[in-house]
Amino acid sequence: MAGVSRATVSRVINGTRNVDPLIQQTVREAIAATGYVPNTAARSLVTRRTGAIALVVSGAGSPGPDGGVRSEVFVDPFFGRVVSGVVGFLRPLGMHPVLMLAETAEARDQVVAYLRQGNADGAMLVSTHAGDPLPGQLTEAGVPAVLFARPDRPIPISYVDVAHQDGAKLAADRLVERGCRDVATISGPLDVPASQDRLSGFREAMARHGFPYVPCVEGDFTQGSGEAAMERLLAEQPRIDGVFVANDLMAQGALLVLRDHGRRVPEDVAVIGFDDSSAATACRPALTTIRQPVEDMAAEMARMLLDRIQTPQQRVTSVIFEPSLVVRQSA
Amino acid sequence: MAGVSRATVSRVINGTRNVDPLIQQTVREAIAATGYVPNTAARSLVTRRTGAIALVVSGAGSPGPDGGVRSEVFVDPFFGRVVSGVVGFLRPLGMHPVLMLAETAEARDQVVAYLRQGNADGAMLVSTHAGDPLPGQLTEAGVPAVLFARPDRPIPISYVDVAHQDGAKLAADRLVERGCRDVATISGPLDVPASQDRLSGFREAMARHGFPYVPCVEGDFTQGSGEAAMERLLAEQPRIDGVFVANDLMAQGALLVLRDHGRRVPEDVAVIGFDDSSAATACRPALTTIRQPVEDMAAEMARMLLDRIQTPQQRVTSVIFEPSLVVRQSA
DNA sequence: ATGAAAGCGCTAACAT
DNA sequence: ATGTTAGCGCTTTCAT
Repeated sequence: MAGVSRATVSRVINGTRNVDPLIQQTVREAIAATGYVPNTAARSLVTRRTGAIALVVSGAGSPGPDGGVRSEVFVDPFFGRVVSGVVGFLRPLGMHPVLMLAETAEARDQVVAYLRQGNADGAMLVSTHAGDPLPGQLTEAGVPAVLFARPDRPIPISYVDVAHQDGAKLAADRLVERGCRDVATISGPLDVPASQDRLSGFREAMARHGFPYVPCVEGDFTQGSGEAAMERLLAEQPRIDGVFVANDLMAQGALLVLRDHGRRVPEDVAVIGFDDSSAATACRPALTTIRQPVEDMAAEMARMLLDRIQTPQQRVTSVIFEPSLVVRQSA
Repeated sequence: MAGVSRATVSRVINGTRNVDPLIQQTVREAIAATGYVPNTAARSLVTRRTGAIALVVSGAGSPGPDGGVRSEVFVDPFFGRVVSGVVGFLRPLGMHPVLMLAETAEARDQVVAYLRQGNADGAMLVSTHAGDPLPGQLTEAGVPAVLFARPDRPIPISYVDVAHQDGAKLAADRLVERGCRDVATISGPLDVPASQDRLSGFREAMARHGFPYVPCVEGDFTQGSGEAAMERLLAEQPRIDGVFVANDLMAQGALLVLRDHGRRVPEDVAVIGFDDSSAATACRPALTTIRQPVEDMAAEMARMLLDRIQTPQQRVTSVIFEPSLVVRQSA
């Protein structure tokens, strides 16, 4: 050491009070001179904190040919935005998320074990399918955790979410305003709260506009399901002139089918998506869509988790973001 | 403890030889009974290994409004496949990658510091832009690292890659076989080795077929640049009847422009992409494309890194994968 | 083949 | 305000 005891150095590094400014100075210079870096392992051995947090993506992907898992999670550009938001928040803090995929029961147990072992201090969880037991497992294990969306069953766990119903209302207002009279919707999987909310919000808003019933075909958030749903809609409701689709990927599929059927968008049929993902600008006509501030939501999720790790006893909270209408060509 | 000393328990857990089978049995039972899990921090304090490895995505994204960074990395479905392959390989080993984005010099330094501090034992690096200094920084710092693609400058570092030239040749052969006579290509950024290889490989293969010169417009791997490039190609070479596009995202853009111009694909103009990403099936007509076995490559990258961490003194190596032609509708 | 003991680098009482 | 001391939980020589 260059002058003082290790304890003092420790205090300087961790910014504990009660250190002579002069000595602080000396210590900092010594640190800079020697290129000293604190050993993370030793530190976390005593503090019981690792400084790492997990980003868990749960419930998407399928068993691969090699027994491994080929995840389809990341084909939805939505996840890229989540990652982006999380990293954007964490990086200035010198933190980086540990990425974990949890599609199978085995993988979920592994996640829980990993967290319990103290490899990470907490978890952010973005779950795509209904009935995901992971949030429950995590709370049960006493692991600090925050979800990206409201859990489908009430669980004492914090989360961020978007006001899906408000978003759906924006879409309904827009379609009606455009003069659509024969409106339908393509929903996401109806066991997912987000899908339910978007559907109910849309139906309610349409009802207020004097359209008591809105037909709905259920999709699964993939482009292919959007195509299939649009085909059905066209068959069952040939005079359709407006569609609210629960995400952009499905909307993209719907657009393809409409074109195949010679329907012009937006002249013959107006289409509104949800998410404002990169898919929205990747198709022709570009999608009018409901924007979720995903990056901000993800950043908030990270912030909440850090909060929770620092003050574990606090009550669970939720933060709901407002969506907005992004007008492009499709409606 | 249930019977023996900690040293013995340690030996059992770490599979060191010279332990009485009977005692092994006893110890395992005790472990199971007590639900004991070894403390990672304590272990890595003495072993100097953390058991964590970093997945670094370098060189994409732009400074965001809040001073953070809004990465556009993940809009290319390519990255999802890399993540998928890496996780698929790592998970059975109980390992999970730490995700790091490194677009700015500051972020790169942070990555290096993180690794040097021993927060992770090594890094996998997928770099998208030319002249990335990170591979050099990593080797210099003595951090075990493996790249996803050949570095643009020769550096003593291991990597996996695909035989770009072979892929380009597959495309050339296909286009010629279809009877295309007026062929052009849309390349990626020409300072990236992969782009160069795809271009040179394509030109060489076309030359062998008796087409001495192939016009080329440079893109940047985004859909928008693909659109712009296709516009130019159509203007400069109106009789064009075949295009090889250096990735699927740009090919998707080219498809849109061709449609806008009333050219039928593949009847009037045949289009071949590269990657076989999810974009290939997301457009109409679905893209005929050159498939990179990205997941396998990513898994191999992870394997190589683990190898290197275990045996640091070994020589650097490279593993090159063969691409394949995936025939869909566009050519 | 097993146990005893030292120590990895740090933080946090406690003492001064 | 600073130094002293005692561990955190594990692996690993070194004895036996």
